Amino acid sequence: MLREKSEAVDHSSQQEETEEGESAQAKPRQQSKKEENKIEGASTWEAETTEAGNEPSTLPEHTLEGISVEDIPPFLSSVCESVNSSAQNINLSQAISHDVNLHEAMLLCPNNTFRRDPSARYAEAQEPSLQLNSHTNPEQATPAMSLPPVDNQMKNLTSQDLLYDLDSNIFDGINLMSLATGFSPLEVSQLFEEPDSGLSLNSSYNSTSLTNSNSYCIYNGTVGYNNDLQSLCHDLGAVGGCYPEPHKHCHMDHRTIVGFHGSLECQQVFHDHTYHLQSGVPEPTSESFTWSGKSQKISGCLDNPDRNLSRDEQRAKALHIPFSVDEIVRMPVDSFNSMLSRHYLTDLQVSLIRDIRRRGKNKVAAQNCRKRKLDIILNLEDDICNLRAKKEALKNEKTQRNKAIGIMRQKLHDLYQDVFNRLRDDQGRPVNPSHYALQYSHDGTFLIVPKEMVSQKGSPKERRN
DNA sequence: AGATAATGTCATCTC
DNA sequence: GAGAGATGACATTAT
Repeated sequence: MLREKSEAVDHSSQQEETEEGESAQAKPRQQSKKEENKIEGASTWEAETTEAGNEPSTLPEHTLEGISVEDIPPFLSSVCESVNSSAQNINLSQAISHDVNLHEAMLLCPNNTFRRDPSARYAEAQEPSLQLNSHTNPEQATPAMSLPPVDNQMKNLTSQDLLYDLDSNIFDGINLMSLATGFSPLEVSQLFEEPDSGLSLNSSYNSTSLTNSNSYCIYNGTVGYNNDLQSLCHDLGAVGGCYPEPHKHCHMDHRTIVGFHGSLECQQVFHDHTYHLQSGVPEPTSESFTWSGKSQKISGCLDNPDRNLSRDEQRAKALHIPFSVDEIVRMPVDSFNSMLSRHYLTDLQVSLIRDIRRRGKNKVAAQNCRKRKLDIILNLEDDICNLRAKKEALKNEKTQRNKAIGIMRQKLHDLYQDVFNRLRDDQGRPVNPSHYALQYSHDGTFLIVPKEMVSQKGSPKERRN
């Protein structure tokens, strides 16, 4: 994993170099800094390891008690080499814990983003979209008039579901309102881009919540409080053909039909209207109506319907924008443009609508972005934990190897002493180990060589050079 | 009342 | 070139 990580970083930086030649040239400082980090990391690690251990790296290359490794008996040499080579195989320089900053991690490890439970992450990332797109996914259309039970199925409903399922009563209401406002039912239904909205003249408007006085209703896509249906129509005849958006009422009506047959007061409405509010204004989000301890907000809402509106909703209302903020944001660009072209709108209105759309899109994007960033941070924290554990394991391994080297060194020393204790010169006197050294040749013979000669010949390393 | 988290918005960049 | 998405930075609001 450690290796993977550093390789990933290296690979990414290589990619930067190859794919972004210009930017690579433009960012020499950044790259050199990365390399500095690597080098720094390596030196730090090595310094740490040598500090902690008994200088193992110097043992194989230099003489032990006056005997070089190449000079010791083959069986000991092989033991020492095995200890040494295994220590080298650890490749401690690869175990450097890079100082990876978050920005680099986000840039260099894009795949990391979804490393932590990708499915959940995907679901998370889609969460805002789910809220907002709950009306727009055409793939989930269900047969007309099939009203799913509630809640769970409701979440899967799309706008077309809702429309298909819509009781024709609602569109009857639209017809009535359209007649009253001068808008044709066709225009209204076009807003949904429904080829056949299933309009029925037999429907009755009062089957919906709109007929309930003192109930929450949706105005310009927001949750508001209306004392009467009349309040919905107070802007008739405004510029842009503004009237209280029958189609939005349809949304609400349908939801009411599907999930809220009973009392409508303070019920959760399945719109995501979490737009910013002016200071001190409670948000009319669904949470506002469901979370405990938020009843004050509800009562606040009851007092002042307009205060429930987000800024954009208030602006939209002020300019008599004939669409809901929700729609403006969620609508595909083609529908959006055709919608704009179908309605006579002032420049100010068009400008506001585009602003509303931009802000709405960006709000969702910001939410997704923050979730991704959070994921990256969590993944990096995981990496830190794993690397720390790995570092600890390597430390322990190193300690064990140092102990083994110490034991070998002691054995070699004892053997050396034993050999010299048995050696006698021509006069039968013991050979002084401080003046002589044992030197083995490749054919298995050994010589007792004065140490001056050994030093003249130089250490094996020097001889190689 | 101040600290911190959460959220919205804008500017800018990239695709 | 327009639009959408991503993201840093900042402001505002909530806790």
